[in-house]
Amino acid sequence: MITQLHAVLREAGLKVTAPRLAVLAAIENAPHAGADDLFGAVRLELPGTSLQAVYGVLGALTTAGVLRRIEPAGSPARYERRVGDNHHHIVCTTCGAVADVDCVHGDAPCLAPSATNGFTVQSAEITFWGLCPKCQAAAQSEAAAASAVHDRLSST
Amino acid sequence: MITQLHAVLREAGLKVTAPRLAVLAAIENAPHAGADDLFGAVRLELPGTSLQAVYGVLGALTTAGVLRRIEPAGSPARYERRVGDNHHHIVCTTCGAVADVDCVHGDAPCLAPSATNGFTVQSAEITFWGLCPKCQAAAQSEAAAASAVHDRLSST
DNA sequence: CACTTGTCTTGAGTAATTCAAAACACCGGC
DNA sequence: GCCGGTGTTTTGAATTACTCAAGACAAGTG
Repeated sequence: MITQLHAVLREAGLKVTAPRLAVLAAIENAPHAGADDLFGAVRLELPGTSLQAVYGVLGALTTAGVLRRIEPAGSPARYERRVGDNHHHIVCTTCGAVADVDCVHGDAPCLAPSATNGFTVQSAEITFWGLCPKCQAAAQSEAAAASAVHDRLSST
Repeated sequence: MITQLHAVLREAGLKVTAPRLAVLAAIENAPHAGADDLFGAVRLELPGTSLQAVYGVLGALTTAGVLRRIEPAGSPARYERRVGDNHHHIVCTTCGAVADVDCVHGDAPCLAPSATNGFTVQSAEITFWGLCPKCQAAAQSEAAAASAVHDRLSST
């Protein structure tokens, strides 16, 4: 597997270094991870690595097209290996968790807005906002607790 | 017109204050402006206003549903008055300019992704990326200049 | 194996935003 | 029209995510 990651880097025309392999390995285990998360993961294997190195690696891999950088509102930047296909993201409004979503329409329709105010459209990006399964459960049990309190209060 | 803005605030259940009126007035003149731009505009009319007051006003108005906050990747947060309708944005990849775009599909289709990984979808947000008219022109004249240089070099 | 080029470490700096506490102002009631 | 409570604004500081720069170091070419 290390050899595979090695190949990924070479094919992108990049030098193969330990921090780069570590970042790639970390991202396999944690898709949509942020720089800080990856830094934590990389440190476990390569304790000497600096945060700036991680930023450098992420920048280089993103420029080379190996990684895609996504930046949901209110959340630090996240990175993913899936590049070159048309997929979008759903972000949890409560905890910020991210999951992949394939576009319902394939890709064409969303790339053709009606009026562009003179802009040339290069790409379209869709972000869905909602609740992840975990936060749905948390919201439900919280609602249950609240209504229990309400019952108690209104019965006095 | 000041009375109109006044009414906007009262109807949202908010106290009417000079900074709030000034921010609302500024946003009428500059839709999609960021906190810093608005701070600059507000200062012209209300020199004593602090940047934190502007952040406070923007936060309060956003929570009250009077403003919408948009946060394109790589750009500070921007605010707009158009709320409650289904429209999206196109952002210039070069200068960050933002324009409104009405969704081709109305609103329904983009709200129904095929597989949501267990997430509950609350809303969908589409960001188009492209070049604004100004940057298209700049890119063209730069390309022309580059090819002129190329001509000169290749003719030697 | 040496050399070149690009990468990583170390250290500092920046932009956008948030937090906290005290002074102040809006506005409903008197 | 004035007063008081509540919410807003000011002042000042802190935080987060990220970028910049310079020198030490390592990957890969020949």
